[in-house]
Amino acid sequence: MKISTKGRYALRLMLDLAINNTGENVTLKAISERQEISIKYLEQIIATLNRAGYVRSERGAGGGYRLTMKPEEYTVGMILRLTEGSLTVTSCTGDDDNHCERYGECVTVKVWEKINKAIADVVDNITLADLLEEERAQANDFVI
Amino acid sequence: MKISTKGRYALRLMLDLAINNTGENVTLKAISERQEISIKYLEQIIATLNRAGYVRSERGAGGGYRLTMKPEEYTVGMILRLTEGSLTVTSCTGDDDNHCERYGECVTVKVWEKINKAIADVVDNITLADLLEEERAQANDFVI
DNA sequence: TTGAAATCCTACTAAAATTGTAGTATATTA
DNA sequence: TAATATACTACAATTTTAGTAGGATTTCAA
Repeated sequence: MKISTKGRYALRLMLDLAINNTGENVTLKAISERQEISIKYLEQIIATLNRAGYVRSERGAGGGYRLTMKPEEYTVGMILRLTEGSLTVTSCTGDDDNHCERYGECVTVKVWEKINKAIADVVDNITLADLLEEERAQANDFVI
Repeated sequence: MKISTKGRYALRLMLDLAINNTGENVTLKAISERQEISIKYLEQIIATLNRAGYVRSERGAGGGYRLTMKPEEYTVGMILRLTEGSLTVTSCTGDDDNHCERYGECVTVKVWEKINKAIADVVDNITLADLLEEERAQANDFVI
């Protein structure tokens, strides 16, 4: 019942890119140091984000990554679903292809569907921009 | 990001006991046949429920299990937390003992906490009695 | 043109969790 | 005493998680 490091790191990675969204490329080396996640693992995670078009990369010296869209256009749900595969709590509901053969008679499915909806309601209504704002609010607290 | 079979089967098991809550003992053999889950696996799952006092057992011939409380007194959350261990989506939030050392600065934590709350809001507000009612409504549909 | 910096790609692996099975002991009833 | 049922503990196959490792490729800059 846990979101894996892949999903959690992906969100931190994207937030890091949003924070450092200055127009310059951001290297994995820099992200790795700030986030304390190995470059090698970040490589794998950002590859997924890259293939999905969520970031764009430039190779070679001076290369790195940037967001392709504005922070408010990324929902947490987009990022987590891409890296986690799915945010549903079981594979037995109607959404899923390989749903249980008891689907339709088993009332516990209603529970899973409600949980799925509740999760979706949260993650689809938080954007990177929201987290960015939180981040800045927190930085201000620090100054005080 | 999945609820394991342990939790899902536990809920079906408890619902089965609620449906067959006639005052007689219900055997694992009967549950096993109705739910198509091996007796051996059910044994393990119900042991947890038994130790927690959610069911009571009688051994020997004529033995079996019964609910200790009324169906409306069991929430889905109670059953899932007992069998799944926790329904939180990460271990990095404040609830958890071994929370991340970045807790306090990392704003992604706010996301996990919202998800956790959303899940809790669902599972703590559905009881076995609610599922029982659904079950009966469904049985009526079948007759029509 | 060569070296450094960076991404890209694929394979591999250790550890942990999941999903059970198996065997035996114990208790109860008829 | 035989049949029925729970109780307990160990084990094991499979899958998932959480990375590491190594080399290939691209780009810039001296």
